[in-house]
Amino acid sequence: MENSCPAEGLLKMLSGKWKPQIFRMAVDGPLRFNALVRQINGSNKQSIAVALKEMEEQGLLEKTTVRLKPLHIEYMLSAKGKMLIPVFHQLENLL
Amino acid sequence: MENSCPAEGLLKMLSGKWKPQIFRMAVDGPLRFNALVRQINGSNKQSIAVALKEMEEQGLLEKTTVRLKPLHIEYMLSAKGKMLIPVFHQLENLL
DNA sequence: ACAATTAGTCAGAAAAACTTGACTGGCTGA
DNA sequence: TCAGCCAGTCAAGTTTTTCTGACTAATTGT
Repeated sequence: MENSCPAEGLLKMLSGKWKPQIFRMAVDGPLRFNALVRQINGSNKQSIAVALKEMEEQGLLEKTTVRLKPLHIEYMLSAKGKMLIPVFHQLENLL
Repeated sequence: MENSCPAEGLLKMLSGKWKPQIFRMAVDGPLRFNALVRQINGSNKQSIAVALKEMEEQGLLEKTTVRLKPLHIEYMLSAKGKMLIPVFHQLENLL
């Protein structure tokens, strides 16, 4: 049960078919479930639900109920999630 | 077929059960097939072979035949692979 | 000559990830 | 009251990834 590669855990948090896109979109502002499913081309409810749940469990996203107008739920980057932003930018600038 | 997330491609290059560890070890020096399989606890020939081949195809690793004593093959980071080192360090320092 | 080490490949099985479609239940506007 | 949006869940099926064990074939040490 050793790891020997500290980056592995962080990498795993963003691995999967939809997580990178979800993370990228979360950088730009709060997310809503149905909107995500509609915006992420080729995705589906179930996969997005699982990705959101895992990212929340890993502490990348935070879930809030917004008691307003249509009464909805928002997912946004946590402090931990925000720490990954510079890494993301660095990856983008590598191209 | 859009992407909308430039970091996705880079992330995918290091995704998979063994690639992060292989990359990490490549930072420390050239790798050899059988040694990798022995050192990476829980791995197997086939998976390591596939990971190495893909990482080579993606241009992260370079393969060289070393015509010496036991006549063996070495995998080492390419220029492209080396560009990822700072990202890796940043991920490590995030813990 | 024989055994071990090198670096693999192959087929098939098992496990993990992803998709589909149906369904739930609260809330809101007409 | 009825339709539609919200945020999901569930079971089943498909696809992708990973693992196992057997095998190849050149090179090297004794």
